[in-house]
Amino acid sequence: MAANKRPEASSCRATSYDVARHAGVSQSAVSRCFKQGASVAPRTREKILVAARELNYYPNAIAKGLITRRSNLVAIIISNLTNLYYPEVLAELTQRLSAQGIRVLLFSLAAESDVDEVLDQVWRYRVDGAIVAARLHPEQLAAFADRGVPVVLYNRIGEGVPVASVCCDSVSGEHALVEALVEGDHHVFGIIAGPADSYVGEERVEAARRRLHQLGRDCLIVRGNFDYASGDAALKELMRMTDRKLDALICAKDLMAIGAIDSARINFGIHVPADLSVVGFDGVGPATWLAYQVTTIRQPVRRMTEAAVAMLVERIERPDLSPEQRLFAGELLPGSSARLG
Amino acid sequence: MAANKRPEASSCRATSYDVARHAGVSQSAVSRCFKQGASVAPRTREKILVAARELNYYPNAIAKGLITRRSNLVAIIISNLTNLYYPEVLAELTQRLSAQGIRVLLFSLAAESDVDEVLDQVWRYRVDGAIVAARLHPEQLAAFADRGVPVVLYNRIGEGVPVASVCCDSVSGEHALVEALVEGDHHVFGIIAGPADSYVGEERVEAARRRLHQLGRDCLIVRGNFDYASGDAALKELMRMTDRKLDALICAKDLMAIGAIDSARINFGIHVPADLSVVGFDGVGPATWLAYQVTTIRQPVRRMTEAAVAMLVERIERPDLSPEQRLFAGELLPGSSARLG
DNA sequence: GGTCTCTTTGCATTCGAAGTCATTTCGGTT
DNA sequence: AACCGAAATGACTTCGAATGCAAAGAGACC
Repeated sequence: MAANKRPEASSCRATSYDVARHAGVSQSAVSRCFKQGASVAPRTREKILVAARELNYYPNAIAKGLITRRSNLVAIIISNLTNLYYPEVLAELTQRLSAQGIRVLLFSLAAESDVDEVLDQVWRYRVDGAIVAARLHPEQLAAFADRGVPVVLYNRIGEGVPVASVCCDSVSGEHALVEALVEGDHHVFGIIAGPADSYVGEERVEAARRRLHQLGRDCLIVRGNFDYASGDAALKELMRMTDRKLDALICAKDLMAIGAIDSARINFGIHVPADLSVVGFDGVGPATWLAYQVTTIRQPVRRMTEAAVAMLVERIERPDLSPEQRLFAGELLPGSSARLG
Repeated sequence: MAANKRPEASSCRATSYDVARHAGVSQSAVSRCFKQGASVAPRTREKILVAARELNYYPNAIAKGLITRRSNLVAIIISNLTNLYYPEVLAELTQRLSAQGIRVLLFSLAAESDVDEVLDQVWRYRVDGAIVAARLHPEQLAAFADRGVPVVLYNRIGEGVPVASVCCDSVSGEHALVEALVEGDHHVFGIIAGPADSYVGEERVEAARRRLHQLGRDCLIVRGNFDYASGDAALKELMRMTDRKLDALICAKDLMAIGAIDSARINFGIHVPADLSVVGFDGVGPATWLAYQVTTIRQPVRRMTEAAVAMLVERIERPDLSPEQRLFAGELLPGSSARLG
């Protein structure tokens, strides 16, 4: 036996054979001992556990994954980690998955176009499932289905393809904001949208625009890219366009709302909310800072991450489960960056 | 052969045997074809690649890891992901590791005490190395050494044990801040420290306190926990303690500096920097926002993450390399939250 | 004691790719 | 045509744990 050649396993990297020999049992016994629910006599189990401790044995998850065809790995694919909102989501997801005995393989995309490269690795590592907060083409989603790898999309839906997803309801959220603003007697509306290729961004803006229209209000739309600086820049642009008559501003993300608030106050001496009401979306940390107290829709992150993990785990157990979309309503945080009705 | 029983590999989960059969070659040939530098005739390689594409074959990284004893996985262990500073670090690390063909296994700790549980998983997955931004006991560090798993600590050093590490120089950074403040003619100094169990926090505070002492200034120290709310709370406490005579405030993190600035302005009507100078540390995004422009030390994140990955990769290739500490000087961002000399 | 059931145990095989080694192929040389 | 060396190829073994199956052991009961 190859195992016999080794100098009785130095503290590092003992195998189940080493433990077996040390405890005077077979390798199968060791294996069973670490698999709960298997039948091992208490005395044997004790012997084995002692031997394992002495040899510093930890079952090789790689080998286990090979034979069981379960890697216990889940891929988390996120486009822009730097986005102020995701760290919270990522931490929650990771911890919840951990609690289920699942490890996280993290993929962060520098550019959306890197997706294919990332997927290549996802296939190679035979992950049991994936949680995706990045834009995937229908073919890419189809690839998951082909391989029988369950996916749950986070804050986006499978465009055209049915996929399990967890989202915060942009439409009802924006409607609530718009209605409150309209009741607050605002007249010149501006919207700061996100980049055109962002799913949530477009959804939010479209919802706001529609509702404004229904309520007989027009609006001007400019694009940002979700970050602070683009909020500032967008506000400047709107000021030019509206000749400073703007009195309500709807931002697709809190960070842009904050940028716009700072810009209004500091670059234009505009009082928020006295002269200009600003609302955001997400409910990120800085939105509640004293200086801003942004009126916004807070995403129920805990419930959403919980749902995402639960849906994924379910689908890993039962791959035939049909796709399901779960839509969570956000909570309107009144804040003090807007005069509401 | 077992492989023969299968219905010629449905699009999912083809193995190298399936590809071999499909291309009319041996499994070894397929393996060689995917390992670069191996000798395969151009015509054979072509045949194999075509077959692989047709069967949708992706080499099983798990199986490969088992036989090569290289998982190509690196663990990133972070204590509090929610900390506003780390997303950037995490994104950089992940992308740099990706570029080296290494996958990231992410571990996020809810509480420091979870470390042992996490390490258990780290051993099981036979990671090739680890980047750690969490507090590890000497025994825990020793466990890495025992198992021959290289570690690089990020912004902390092995207390007592020599370990490879990458840090931003707290001492020189705080000295620069203190000196600038002293030259700016400040008299009543306050320090907002981090939690007592934070390595960087204590290091920064101690450096600031020492330098102030050397320059003949005393200071009051209160503790926060690195977040915005604790900056606010700490400022209130300092105001009580100093009877509002405080005119310079050194914060162990930007986020607390921001909390303190808001609190000073909004809760006390104190002008920053006219009446009170506030400095932070890190150079996180919000520090540069128009409303704050915090005077701070910016950590050279790109260089630091680059160094961390380089050091780790080096040690994975050559496990015998001796521990090395790399200390990067931060850059003083003047900002406008403090009157400097 | 003998029989029967239920629990433990070990043997042997399996997962999928990599690598060793022996064999074959092929181009070039004389 | 014979021969040589290098390149290409395939058979076989290996990594470490899980598991089906058969054998052994432990009680239970008559």
